[in-house]
Amino acid sequence: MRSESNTGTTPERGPATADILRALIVISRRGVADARIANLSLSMTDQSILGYIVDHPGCRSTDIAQAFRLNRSTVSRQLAGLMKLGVVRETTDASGRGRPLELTGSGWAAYDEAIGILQGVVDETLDDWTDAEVARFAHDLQRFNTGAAGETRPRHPIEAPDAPLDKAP
Amino acid sequence: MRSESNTGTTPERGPATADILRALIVISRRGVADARIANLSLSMTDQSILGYIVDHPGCRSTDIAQAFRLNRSTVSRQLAGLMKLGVVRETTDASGRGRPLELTGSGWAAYDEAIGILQGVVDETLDDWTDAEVARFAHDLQRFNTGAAGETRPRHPIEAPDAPLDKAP
DNA sequence: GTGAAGTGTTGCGGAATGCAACAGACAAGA
DNA sequence: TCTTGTCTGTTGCATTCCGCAACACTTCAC
Repeated sequence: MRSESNTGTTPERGPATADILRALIVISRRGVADARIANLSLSMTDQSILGYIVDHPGCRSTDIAQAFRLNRSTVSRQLAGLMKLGVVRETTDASGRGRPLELTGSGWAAYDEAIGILQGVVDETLDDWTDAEVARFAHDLQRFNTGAAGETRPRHPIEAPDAPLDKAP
Repeated sequence: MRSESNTGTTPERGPATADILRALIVISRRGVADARIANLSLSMTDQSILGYIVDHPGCRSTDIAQAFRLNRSTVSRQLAGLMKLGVVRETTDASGRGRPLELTGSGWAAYDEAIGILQGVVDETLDDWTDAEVARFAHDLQRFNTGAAGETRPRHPIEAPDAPLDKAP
């Protein structure tokens, strides 16, 4: 009994987007649990912050908070821990507001290690997919994410583009 | 361990699956934050538990814990809260081990309400997708999830099949 | 220079989670 | 039937993540 509270889309959309929502919920819940179980040196939260810095070099604490809809205090505390661990540091060129961030050498190492482990799980799941299907799925996911980025995009011009997506449709 | 259909993973696979992983991390983080912000009556955790009971009527506490890789104590506590709220109850027919669960009337109402709100966010994001693209994306996500279900499948015979997926290829 | 706005930090409390220990229920065998 | 082992659920305790509010510091605009 889904409530078909469709915005204005075609009648088809309701069930399909409901399925997408349910699937995303499962992915979220299962993903964080998987990351928790795999005994990584960094938590899922830390990992996502590192990932953001990788994608947006020179970003500041506030940018991370906006990207993940987190309170500034939360990011501040997480970053404090990461800097104490020596995986993140503030760049020297503090031109403008805030303090740009970047990964340290060990930061890259930790990031690559965690990504490698988690990617193993994903690879395993995608084992019986064709390359084309994988590429298409990756493309759709990135499209979904950039779309979901929404209005929070008042960013620095230095940063890398939000997603390198291309590949086949 | 997997069937050897594709294990060699062509050189393409690495980057693509890495993109998928990164996209999924972002989706997870952003999704839970979105759910937190939308002031739902139920938390994301509660919501996912309700969703599991919807998909697997008569399931027990342990089943939920296994599905989401959570500790039994965590699920126990969450369920205690949900039963106190009157959205979940134990079924009367306690044949066998454990105590089968089901949603109450207000449980269905709360579930539908939350799904409706969250679906609004998803619908908005998918605004400029064609129906076919949405359907394909939904299908890929469900395929990914069922594949990721993995080996944790020591299930009761009563329950509904793990996922109703079918639809278009 | 002064005021306004942006940025980061800290105190406080709440929610979610894991681990370990425990109690009750069920199943299989003597 | 009784006993023993296993499964299921619960509770105490600690930890992590998070938000809100208040604060200090910096940067910008006038």
